Amino acid sequence: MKVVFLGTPDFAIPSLDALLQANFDVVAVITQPDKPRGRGHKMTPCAVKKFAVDKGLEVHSFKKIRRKEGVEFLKSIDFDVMVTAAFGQILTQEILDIPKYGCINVHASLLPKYRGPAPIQWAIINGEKETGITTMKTERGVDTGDILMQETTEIFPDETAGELFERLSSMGGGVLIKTLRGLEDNTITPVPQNHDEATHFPMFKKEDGKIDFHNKAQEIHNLVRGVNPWPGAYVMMGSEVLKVWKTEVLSQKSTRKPGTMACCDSKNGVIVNTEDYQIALREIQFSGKRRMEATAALCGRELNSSEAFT
RNA sequence: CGCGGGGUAGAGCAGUCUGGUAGCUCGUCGGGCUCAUAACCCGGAGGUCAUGGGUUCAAAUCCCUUCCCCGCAA
Repeated sequence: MKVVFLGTPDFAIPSLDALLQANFDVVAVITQPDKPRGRGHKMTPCAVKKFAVDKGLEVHSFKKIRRKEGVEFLKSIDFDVMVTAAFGQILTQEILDIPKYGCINVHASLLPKYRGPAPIQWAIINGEKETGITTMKTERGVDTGDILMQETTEIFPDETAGELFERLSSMGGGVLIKTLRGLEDNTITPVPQNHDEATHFPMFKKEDGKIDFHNKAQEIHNLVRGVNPWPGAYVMMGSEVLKVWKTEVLSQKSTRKPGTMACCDSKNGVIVNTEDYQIALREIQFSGKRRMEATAALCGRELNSSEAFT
């Protein structure tokens, strides 16, 4: 089968790689255009573009694929199926009608749950115990198409979004291949989603990473896991931002007001009171510094235990 | 040229402005106290102060080069 692949960030790479490994003919890769990124705002290609160029594939970038230029390009090449994985642009019906096997999307949740652009992070933040990969026919709605295949995986209690991201992205590659083979063999029956059970979660904002100690300790722990590595959880200490990378829920009930410290020394690290149980900040990062164990951070810096986080 | 912080002992930091013996907390090693200890007391080891050049009688400190790490913003 001749495939056109549309994807942009890291998540899509294992899917593209799986296509190559399985000897599909990837006739073109389409990504979002280069953008100024990082310190210094240098123009940098997205992860998929770097990978695809490295593999010697034909790469094209369109600011909006649905505009004439993009549509004409797709019509000008000969291919059977279009695959999208975290592409970041919405396709029009005109585009979806071009390939004969239609368009398949790889999504990192058990649809119809967790539609939207950040399913992995939100699943962790909401304390879900399991999630998975869904392949579906791409429709004009966002993540609403008929389900082709679905595989489930457990979410571990201390797993971060980054770790789950790794597992799901490689799982996505496997499910994608099985789906394509199934379509070729005609052994897959698309199943409509139960739209009544659908949930949709939005894109992540920086301030979604702010910890509110008025929540329960486990909820805070889930937030910290869910926003790691991006955008990262943080608390305010006066006017200074303290990033929090790793936490542990303790069995000790909170003794004082949420946000106050129960303890902060180089033996025990930083322990904070919440709405219910105390929570230990195990790995933290001061502005301009690298991330480090809380116990190490306190070797060179004293925190005033009477101060509270806000 | 987007804005900014930083590189000093195994870890985390102070010292830099105002040049003049390399410091602190933790860890580590040895000893002591103790029924005992992650607690306490005593002692020790461990540094080309990121890099290269310059100024100086003298540079972690002042001037310039290069490399690396990080926060914001995007």
